Amino acid sequence: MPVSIQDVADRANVSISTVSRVLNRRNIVNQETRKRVESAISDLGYSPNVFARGLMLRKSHILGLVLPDLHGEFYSEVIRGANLRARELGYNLMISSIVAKDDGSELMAAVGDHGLVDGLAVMISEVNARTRATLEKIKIPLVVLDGDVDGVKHDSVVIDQRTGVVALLRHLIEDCQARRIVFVGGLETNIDTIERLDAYREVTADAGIEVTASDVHHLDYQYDTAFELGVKKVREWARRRAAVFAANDEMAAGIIDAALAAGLSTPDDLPVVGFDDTRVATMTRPRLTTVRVPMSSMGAAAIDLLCQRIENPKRPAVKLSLETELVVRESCGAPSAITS
Amino acid sequence: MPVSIQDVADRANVSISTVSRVLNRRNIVNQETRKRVESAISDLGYSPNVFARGLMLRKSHILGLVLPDLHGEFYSEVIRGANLRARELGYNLMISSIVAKDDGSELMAAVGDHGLVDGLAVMISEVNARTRATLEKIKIPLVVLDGDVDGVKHDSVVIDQRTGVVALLRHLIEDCQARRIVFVGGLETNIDTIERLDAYREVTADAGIEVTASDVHHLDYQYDTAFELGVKKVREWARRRAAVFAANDEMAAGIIDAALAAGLSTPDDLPVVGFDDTRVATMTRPRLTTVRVPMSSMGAAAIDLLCQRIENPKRPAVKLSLETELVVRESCGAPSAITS
DNA sequence: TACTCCACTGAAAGCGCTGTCACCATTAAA
DNA sequence: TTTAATGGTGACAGCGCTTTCAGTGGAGTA
Repeated sequence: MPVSIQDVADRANVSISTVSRVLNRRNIVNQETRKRVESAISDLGYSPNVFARGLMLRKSHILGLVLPDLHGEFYSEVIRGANLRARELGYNLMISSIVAKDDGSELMAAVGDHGLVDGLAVMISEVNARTRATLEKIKIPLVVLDGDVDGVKHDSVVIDQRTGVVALLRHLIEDCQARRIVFVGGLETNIDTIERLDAYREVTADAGIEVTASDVHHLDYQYDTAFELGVKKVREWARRRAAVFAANDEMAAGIIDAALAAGLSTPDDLPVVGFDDTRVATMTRPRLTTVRVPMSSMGAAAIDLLCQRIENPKRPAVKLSLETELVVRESCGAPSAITS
Repeated sequence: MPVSIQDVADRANVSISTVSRVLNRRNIVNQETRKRVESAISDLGYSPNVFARGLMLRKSHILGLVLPDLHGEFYSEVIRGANLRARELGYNLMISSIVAKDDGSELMAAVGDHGLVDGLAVMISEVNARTRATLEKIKIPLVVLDGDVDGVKHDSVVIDQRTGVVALLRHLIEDCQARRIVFVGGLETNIDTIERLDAYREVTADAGIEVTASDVHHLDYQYDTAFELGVKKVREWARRRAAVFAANDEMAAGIIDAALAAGLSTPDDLPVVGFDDTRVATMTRPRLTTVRVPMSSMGAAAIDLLCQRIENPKRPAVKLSLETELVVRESCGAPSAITS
């Protein structure tokens, strides 16, 4: 059933070598011969066998993308960006998900098909010794997304969260007169939470804002848990004239709703800001002041880096940092909120 | 660098045939020999070359998933479901996106890599002659998602939207006393819109509710356009004591906000219901009464069907219909809204 | 003893492709 | 006229694997 290069060769009265040459646009093939071969190809609807080709060239034109879970807008946007760019560059995309708190075994399994993919983009939300060890075993072009794993030489795409947090909190402090800021983050081991918390501590310290242990909360990035926390805390926070910096929009939404449930209003009684600028950021009332994270660009950048390395394996490792953007809406209580 | 079957054979002092037999668990290999081979394999960290294997077996263990665009929760959930199930069944997933209103050329391109994938799950939101023709050309196991393409013999996974719409509108009519229902859908050519509109006409007819041409609107499934339409129409709708059935949650949210902007409230002045039960359904105030669509199950089911057909190509085509579920919240104005 | 049978193993033939090499006309250069 | 260069082509050796077929040696049977 499948038509092979031999069939094409027979129909065009040439050898398979010539067909191969036409296919690969190399060496010189006579105009007429090429025409004959080309029409034979289209007549037969021939397309080269991927495996035979891969066997010879040791290239599959498949890129792997490994993500922790596949929930939510963040991941789907990364996939979208990666997919589009991969297509542009003539690659296919293979997706695998691993659980967020992976001990390395899932990562290993997902990565198992070395030799199938020409390169691998891996996003790890928690870096530990196991994942590190697994990454080191990977011998094909590798890009680490949203996390720089020390001790492993590889390309990486990170988001410049620090700048985003700084802009966001400065806005809260300078434009919204916040004198106290509560931090609501994800798990303490989460890579994004760590970065955002660091930046938070830095900005507050700079501004002379006191941060006590009870000002820092570690949840799980979900609306519900943030809501629960909020139910217990919003009155106290409001009393202390604090603003809330949630490390993602979902949690910010949970806090806003908890405040509302407690009879408080945002931003008057309790300013709240989020992070990521996902769909929920414009669904809350008031809408969220947040930081836009270039999610799909991240996917695209990863693919770019991967392809560059495939073409030039010797190139020194690159760390690409993507800009974020402060998006001011109403939840922060800024006097002149910019509509966006 | 890459270790081949020959290396393993050398190290275990056997022929490559024996190694292959150990690998494929077939024929009988002596216990001791097998042990030797197995330890050679793990010593060398050998794993068979995917291409050589594919070349022989004509199987890649890769499944393709082609989706229209990759925006939004719907698609990411489908991917998630498909990915998980594929993993369970020992397959890899390759993703491609095509534009929603594809003329068939993108689909063809996405599908071009026949021979790479063992099977293909395709979701088409608009069926036309071109896409139909393209689908007919596909000679590998094929599952069509969310749309039955007549004239093409294939497996399909559909959502029983009709039942969902019936339950939703009956609820609106019987429990919420709606005497008039406005339909806001996607493009007229959109496959989901067509089904939902059909069911809408049926239910309204059954209930003796009059539907004029101006009661049916075709937008694009986006919040913004629904909001714009709402701005122009909500007063009129409210005056006529109509309820709004939006064909997805995003548009329902847009209408609710338009009503609010016009000084009207949902559900008192204008009941609104949505469809899909995505994240936004619980972000609106009031929260949306809507129909839950099993998005990730859809992806999983597609993979199931694909694998079944790969195992048994002769099996007659199957059409799998997935159940939806009415989710009653507050936007419909039901007297006793069930919290969900 | 001679034969068959059986458990096990190796040699070798491809799978469909790419790439090297040799070859054959021509034509240009010596 | 001989030699070399050049455009164009085919033969063929793999790539790493699976699978068929043909042993091989020892146990069982006549």
